[in-house]
Amino acid sequence: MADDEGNISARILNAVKNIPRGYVASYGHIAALAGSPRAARVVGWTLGALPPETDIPWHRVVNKDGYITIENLSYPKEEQARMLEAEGVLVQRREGLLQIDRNQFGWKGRGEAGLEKK
DNA sequence: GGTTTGACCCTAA
DNA sequence: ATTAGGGCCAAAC
Repeated sequence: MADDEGNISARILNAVKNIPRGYVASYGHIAALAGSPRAARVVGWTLGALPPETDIPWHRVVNKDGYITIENLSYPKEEQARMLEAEGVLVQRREGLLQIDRNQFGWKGRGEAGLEKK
């Protein structure tokens, strides 16, 4: 591929772009696909540096609990939830925080939708 | 070049 | 089951 695989940021962005529409992936999962399962923080950091006109579906990336962890950054949590709803993902409002049904929208990692048993 | 922070995750008590 | 603390990788000061 013509992507810069030497840069972990590029791999992270590539993994995020790989997320199918209507599904959400966790930071740790994206980091694992990027090659570092423990670099979940780097994922959020890289996404935070993305421009508003980016083609990266950063709104499809949530934490392990399925909650949006934007807090007070460039964009409010409502913005991400709004985009997710536009994608077909149901966002539940809980105590001011936004949660997504990882049981249904939790991306497995390769387009194969479903919940893995633990 | 060392220190601190960060859109997190995991393990232990 | 819940709460607390440490760890990880990378960039900014």
